[in-house]
Amino acid sequence: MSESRWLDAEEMSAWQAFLTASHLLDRRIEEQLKSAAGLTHPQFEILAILSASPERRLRMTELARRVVVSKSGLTYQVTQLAKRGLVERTTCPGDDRGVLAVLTDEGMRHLEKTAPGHVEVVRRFLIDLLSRQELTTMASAMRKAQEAMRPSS
Amino acid sequence: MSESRWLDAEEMSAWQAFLTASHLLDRRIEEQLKSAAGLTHPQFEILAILSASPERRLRMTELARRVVVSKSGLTYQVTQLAKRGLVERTTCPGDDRGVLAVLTDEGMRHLEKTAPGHVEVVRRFLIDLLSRQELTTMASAMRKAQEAMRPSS
DNA sequence: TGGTTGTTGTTCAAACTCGAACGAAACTGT
DNA sequence: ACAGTTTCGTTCGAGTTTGAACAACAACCA
Repeated sequence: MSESRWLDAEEMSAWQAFLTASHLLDRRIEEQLKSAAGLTHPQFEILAILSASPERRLRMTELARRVVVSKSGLTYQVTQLAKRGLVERTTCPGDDRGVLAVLTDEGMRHLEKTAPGHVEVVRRFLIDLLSRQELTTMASAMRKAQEAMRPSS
Repeated sequence: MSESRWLDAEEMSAWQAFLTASHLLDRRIEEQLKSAAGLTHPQFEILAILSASPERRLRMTELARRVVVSKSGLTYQVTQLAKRGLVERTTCPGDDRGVLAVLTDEGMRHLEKTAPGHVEVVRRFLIDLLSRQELTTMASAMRKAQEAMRPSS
């Protein structure tokens, strides 16, 4: 047990701001996606990540890791997306345990239709408020945190 | 409808890092609080905010706003905390509609016992990774975002 | 080869979250 | 005073999330 160092005023304020801003932002995003595309934020992320993957497909475990969601949570969301025809499940060649989530053409169209409105929110409430210097500093900070929390990548 | 500007590589990477880092951090915090104190992150925030409020009490609506949770979500969590004796409900003097959530002595003790372990996680995976300059820049960025999303305060 | 260990994805129960709808109380303007 | 509007907190139903348990398959090593 290390001696516990408290947060000084500036650290506390920074942490508080981070926490509040990220919650508020997530609420805005959720609301926008739901009303404009009938998607939750995790669902949108699944489509976005798949669209940027080779052959628009990814193993379930890897996809869960990238979205930062539990395995069971991903199973649920992929099922929801599959019901709507935006994603399909394919068996994984070379590993009979594996399942590949594949973005369908319809999923791709839906994503392309949805993305601009989503980006607009991200811009309005975060990106466009920051100078280039602030942006790079924040990015570097976030990457350090990421690095600390997931051993590799 | 404004013409949609996409995110350039740096913006995209920054947004991606922010999103991933905040999710990972929340998972770590949730896990630590659950195992060490049997609290969810929102529950901890409720206790923390109340402890810093005059007379350790706050109106439900104001508390919900600060925790960034829906009114019904707060009702649920306060009920959970009340069952454990960490929080009490009091009628609001001067407004019969109102309800005050009050941190009990036991709630205060539980918070004090829990806080160090929580702060440790926040330090390890965020605060301590940043230089003072990075910290202030990130804080300023987050405050701008906050400002943009909630009209006042 | 055969047995142990690890990984993969799903199912399940429990918990949590949200928005809509609601009754109650406060505010408003006439 | 009083109807109309707003604010307050709760209830409710629906949807989402998680970890634990599980079955199927892979990888390893004697």
